[in-house]
Amino acid sequence: MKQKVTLKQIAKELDVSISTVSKALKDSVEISLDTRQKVKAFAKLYNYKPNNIALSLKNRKTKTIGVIIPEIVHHFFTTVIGGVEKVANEKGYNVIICSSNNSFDKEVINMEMLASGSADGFILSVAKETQQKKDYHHIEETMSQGMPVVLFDRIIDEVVCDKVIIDDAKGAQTATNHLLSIGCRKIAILTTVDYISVGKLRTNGYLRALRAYDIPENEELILKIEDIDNCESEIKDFLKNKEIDAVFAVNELFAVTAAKVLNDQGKKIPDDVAIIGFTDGILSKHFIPSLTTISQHGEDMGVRAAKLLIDKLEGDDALTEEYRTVIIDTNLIHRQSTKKTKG
Amino acid sequence: MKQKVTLKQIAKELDVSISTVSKALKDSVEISLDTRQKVKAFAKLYNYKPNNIALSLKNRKTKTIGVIIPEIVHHFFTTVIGGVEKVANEKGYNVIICSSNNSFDKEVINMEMLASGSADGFILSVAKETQQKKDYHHIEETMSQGMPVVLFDRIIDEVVCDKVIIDDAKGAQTATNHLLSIGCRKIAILTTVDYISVGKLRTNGYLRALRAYDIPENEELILKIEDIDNCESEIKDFLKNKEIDAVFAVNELFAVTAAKVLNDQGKKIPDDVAIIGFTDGILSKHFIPSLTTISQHGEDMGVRAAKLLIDKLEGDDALTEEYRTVIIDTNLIHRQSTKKTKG
DNA sequence: GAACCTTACGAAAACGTTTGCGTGTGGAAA
DNA sequence: TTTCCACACGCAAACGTTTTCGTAAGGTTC
Repeated sequence: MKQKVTLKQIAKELDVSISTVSKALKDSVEISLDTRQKVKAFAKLYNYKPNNIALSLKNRKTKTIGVIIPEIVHHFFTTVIGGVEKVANEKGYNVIICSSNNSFDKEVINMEMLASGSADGFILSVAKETQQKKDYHHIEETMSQGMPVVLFDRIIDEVVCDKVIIDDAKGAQTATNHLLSIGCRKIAILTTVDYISVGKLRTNGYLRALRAYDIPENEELILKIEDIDNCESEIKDFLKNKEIDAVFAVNELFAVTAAKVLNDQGKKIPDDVAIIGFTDGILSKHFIPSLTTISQHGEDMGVRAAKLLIDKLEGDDALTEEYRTVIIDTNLIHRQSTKKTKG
Repeated sequence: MKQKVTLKQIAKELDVSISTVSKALKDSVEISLDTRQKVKAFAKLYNYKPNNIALSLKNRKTKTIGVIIPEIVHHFFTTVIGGVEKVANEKGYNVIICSSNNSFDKEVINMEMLASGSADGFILSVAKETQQKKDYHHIEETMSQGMPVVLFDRIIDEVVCDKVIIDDAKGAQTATNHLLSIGCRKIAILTTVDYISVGKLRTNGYLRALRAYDIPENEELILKIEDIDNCESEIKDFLKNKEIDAVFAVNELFAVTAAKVLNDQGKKIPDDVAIIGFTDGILSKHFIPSLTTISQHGEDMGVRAAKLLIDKLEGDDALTEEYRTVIIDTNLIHRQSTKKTKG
């Protein structure tokens, strides 16, 4: 079993110095054509590849982007990663992905691990627990050590850095408006507990849309779901004997679960109850009926986040003190769950 | 903006040598208690963390596992990653994930990139293109340089290394058997083109089950789908006017697409046509009716793959020459799409 | 006071690169 | 013959660690 070949070995074999080999491979004019060709031929033969680790150490940068997300088995986050990868690869960066599993501790550990030499900067969507604890020391610390951080989706207002978000409130408002415009008036919302930033924002957008139509806020129509894994029973209880003509769900899972529950109740979608979800995922697309939804453009978010980060990594210091927040447009994707078959 | 603090800086500040600092932090008895405490206090204050890159260079290992998968936005693969991460983190390893996007070239590039210093070993499911081209030099090369590789799911028989698979043929046979046992006799299969290893194996399992029931192979009931992104039209054409009582689909997408098409044709599931899919993903679970399926236990696969790899990485050389193939059990998950309502 | 032992620390090499600078050789100009 | 220059190459430092070995200072023993 061969080991990886190094400059030193080539040098020894060819009876020249290490620096000569290095320069020859870089086509330096310092080295005679003869030697250059010999070295290159030899290097090719032995499949020489410079050792990234040594380069990282020397250059004090790793050309690697650390991405930390709350869940890895999650359609939206993987689309974001897809976007990040695309840009990163174009620009010669590697991507390391870690999931925090929504645990504050794991987020901190992963971040510290990557921060101690493995990555030049971070793209991060914070864990549920982190939003709840409001402890952001790991992020602040990372930034104070000179590593830029870009927050996306689940961001933190208190932390000053680049951010990529969608206008959650506006998206929710658009969704609710659409329901109102097709005649719905008793619109329930399935949302998350308030400490999840995006959940709260979407709830606000929903309320804003209602106010514009002079519809008073009705606590009875708002369900804040705590345990996402067991949302079905909560939704079932909530929808029992409830007189509604539409449901706005802040994520895909809530939307399809609501659809199932309503289905079981014998309600027809969209005729009896219209449904709009959030996030254009695989579920909404393939469900029957397919679900109208607000698209979050995950890949776009990833692209923008990666660009922001790389700009900061490669930018001159002048740029360094400037933080940008990119807001990605959402848009409504019309599908069957809100088709207004005449009333 | 502070920079990361190094041993050298601490040494200078405390007016001792670098080696003293290093030893003190490791609680070496060589160093007096006094000095040890002083150094540790200082290190803590300045939040000293050893630089991973330097350690990697010194130790000639990165404590990082490279994972390369064909698609990142894919439920099954992300569950596998979840399993890998779990084991890796337990054992103090980092995980780098790259997607090949089913491109041979990107697979090669990613592999070479990670192989040149970023990872100690690989967990890999090969790209569609790679299976088609039958060019495995990058894998062979990586292994010949001393980096172990574990193949999973889409493996390559010709490459000798550790592997983690499910018994695709057996799983398919189980599925088909189940359809047969509930009385179905005209069972269509929606599968992939033959160069995709798992597709072919599953097709074989299907045929084997039929043979056991003395049902002759019927070309008319076999659809080999080339373009997975546009499977709907292919499936629609295929199912048009076809007399069948069951569909076995080799993946989730084919299964739900078939369900939709049948639905549009006015067929009832499971009464008119039963459906079984492969891979227990989010779609099968939430579809109405929920889909009976063969579970691939993705997370398990990840766990086993990671264990195999780490064993090899940490094992003494005696073990090195031995390659294992782990076969994960599949099992049938009964759901609504095959419930036999008396017939 | 010589020989020896502890204690506590420092020097240096090594991991694999890159790169600025120094230097020996040979030939050409003076 | 001397001086100078270009050419082709090597030396050494640097990145941040760990670890082996060496050693100075001080104390103990006879």
